[in-house]
This record gives sequence, structure tokens and C-alpha cells, in this order.
Amino acid sequence: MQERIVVLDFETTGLSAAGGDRAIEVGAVALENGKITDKYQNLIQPGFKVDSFIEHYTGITNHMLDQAPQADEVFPELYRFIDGSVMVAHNAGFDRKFLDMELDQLGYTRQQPFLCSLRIARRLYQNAPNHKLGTLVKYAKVPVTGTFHRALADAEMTALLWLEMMNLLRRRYQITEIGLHLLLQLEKKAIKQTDGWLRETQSP
DNA sequence: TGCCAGGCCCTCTTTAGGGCCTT
Repeated sequence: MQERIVVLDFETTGLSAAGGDRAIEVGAVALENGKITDKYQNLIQPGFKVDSFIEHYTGITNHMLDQAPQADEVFPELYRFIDGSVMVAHNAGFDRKFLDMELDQLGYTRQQPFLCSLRIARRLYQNAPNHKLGTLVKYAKVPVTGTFHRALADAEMTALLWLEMMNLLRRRYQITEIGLHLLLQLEKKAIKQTDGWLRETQSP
């Protein structure tokens, strides 16, 4: 893809943006011409204490969050970082909701499309044991760049997995032009029909 | 009172149910 892509990952206080959960850390990685060209990371003070499960799951403690900047400092920066980029996240529906909710509270609106590395991975790695990020990193032999369940490390590994999947489309299916339209079609394709469809789609 | 996420995807399906993924 020619476009700038930003791979995004949030750590949050829980699973439900609509139910009052908030982002506590953001990691974002910019991809241009198949390479990582920029990174953004910040902790975010949620305005309440996170429970012990989240402290253990992420390694982000209440003490760390007490000293973190608030959403109205972080999200305008993030908005500028993602401006004009196609978004990617692993299980994109999750991160998209938190991003849109936090931006909306500050009067910003996201315009750009959001692609899901989980949906693409389910179609390209049909024999993987499962499609969790950690499993796919191992399965696709992507380098581990940090601690899982920290936002920047997860965003970086998702970005490297994304590049590996784009390489797979080129290698396995000889698709040279991987544009937004193709990826949106791929996401919507039934999993079992994907392989045949991609073989028919390969560039002449 | 009792519940507590939600959307995708498969299948023993579509008048439904349950597993997967994200924190």
C-alpha cells in the first residue's frame, strides 16, 4: 500500500468503551513503504483506579497512572499522529471504539478507514493454532519487540505481522498491487472462500 | 432483582447458540 498506515493498540481499564472503560495507554506505529517510520506512545490517566487484574495483565500500575498525562493532552497528539493515515489494529473493533469514544469527548472525529489484522490473519493463516496476537507473532516468525500487553510493543508486533501478511499476499498469490480496496474486500470474504478468491485475484 | 461487552464467524444455522478475540 502506498498510503501511510498507523497501527494502533490501546491498553484499557476493561473491555467496554460503552460501559465506562477508558484507555490507559496508547501505542501507535507508522508504516510507510513497508517500513516503520515513526512511533507514538503515552500512558493516559483514566480518572479512576484500575483494578488489580488490569495492573497484572498490563503491568501498568495505579502509581504509574497517577503521574500520567490526561486524555485531553494525549488524544490531540494522537489525532495529529494518525492524521491522513489508514488505521490498522488487532481486533480493530475494540481499539476503534475506544479511539472514537475518546476523540468524541474532545470534539474530534476520526475520518480514516480502519482495517483489522485479526480478520486478515484468520483468512491468511487458516492453520494457525489460534489468532491471538502472541500466537500469530510466533506462527509467522515475527520478532518479539517487547512485553506483550504493553501498547507500543503490541502495536509494533502487529505492524510487523501486518508487513509479513502483505509479503505473504505477494509471495503466495503474486499480488503486486495491495490497495485499500483489495484489503477491504479480503476482510469481508468468507474465510473458506479466501484462498480461491486470492488465486483468481493475482496480478497478471 | 440480577444482570453486567460486542461483533465476527462457524455450524449440529437462518425461528440459535457458542467460541473467539480485544482489556
